[in-house]
Amino acid sequence: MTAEQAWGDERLTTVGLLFESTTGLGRIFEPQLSADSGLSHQSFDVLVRLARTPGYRLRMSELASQTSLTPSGLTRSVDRLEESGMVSRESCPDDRRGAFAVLSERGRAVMDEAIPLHIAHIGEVLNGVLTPSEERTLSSLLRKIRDHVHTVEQPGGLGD
Amino acid sequence: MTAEQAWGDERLTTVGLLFESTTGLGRIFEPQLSADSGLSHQSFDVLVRLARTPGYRLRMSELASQTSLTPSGLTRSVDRLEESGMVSRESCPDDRRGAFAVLSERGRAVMDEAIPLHIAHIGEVLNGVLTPSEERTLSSLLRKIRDHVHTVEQPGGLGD
DNA sequence: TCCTGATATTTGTCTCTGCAATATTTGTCC
DNA sequence: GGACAAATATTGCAGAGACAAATATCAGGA
Repeated sequence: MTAEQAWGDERLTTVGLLFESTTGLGRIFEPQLSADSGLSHQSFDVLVRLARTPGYRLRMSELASQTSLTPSGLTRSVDRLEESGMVSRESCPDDRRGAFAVLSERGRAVMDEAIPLHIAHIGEVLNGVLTPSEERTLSSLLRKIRDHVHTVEQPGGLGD
Repeated sequence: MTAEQAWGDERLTTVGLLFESTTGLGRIFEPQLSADSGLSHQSFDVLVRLARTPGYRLRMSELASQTSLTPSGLTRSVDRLEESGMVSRESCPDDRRGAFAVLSERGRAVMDEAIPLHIAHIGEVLNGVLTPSEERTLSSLLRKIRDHVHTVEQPGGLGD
């Protein structure tokens, strides 16, 4: 019992570290991102997904699940991006319920500049903290957690 | 240049995984925490810090920095906890500007029940995802990031 | 075809949080 | 001692996001 308690406590701490690291990094990245490109971290995330998708367009629902936003959250987010001219909505020909969010010319230009700047800033912040090997390890561990979390959240998985 | 780009891109992905994992876990923990103990993840975090501190009391500013909340955010959070009777404020005798947040009897009782339940839930969610060894590795890597982030945010460190 | 249930998105409303400004107290320098 | 800068906590205000309800459309069966 005591051993189990300690084990669980370690896990609680690990989860705590995850949250602390993330919010801490967010607080560091946000101001720089805003200064460099006038984007919030959240907007940047939405725009990156679009920038990386062939055709620069994604269904609202797809974008929502990729960005860890609820559908309503994404609607507001795209509203703001549309207002600032970086994204436009296009109706989906196959399904008239659906809508695409499309990265505009301007949005692409902004991201072409913003992505390298953000990557450079991440480099400044993270350089020397972990070795390249450690970074790969971290990435691999986090990927496992992320994938597991997604299967828990969306029981759409086939078997498990 | 191309190699550096790819390297930076890997980092961008790693940071992305960090955010995805964290928000995903948050979305899983929050409802269970709320059902078990009526607490938000944020409140739980505040209360855990108090529960783990000898004397069950912490200065507002200390609590703020521990919980990744701004001072104003913490003020509101403690307001809510005070309203629900789990925390009370006590004035600091040494420094009349300061205030302690103190875990009440009721708050302690709630946490005595909530902490094991939350740990159990973390176990359910995380079991089988990482090996014990991987979990220790993850914890150690995250701790490095967390510590580094704190030194960047608060340049109060002595040497570095 | 018409009805029913499911899906995609948006809107109303509420809570949480951060930033900037404020009040109070402390400490220091002259 | 008095003034001025720094520190602690709180408040006004505004933005962002979640949940639930509403709207529009789709898909399948009677």
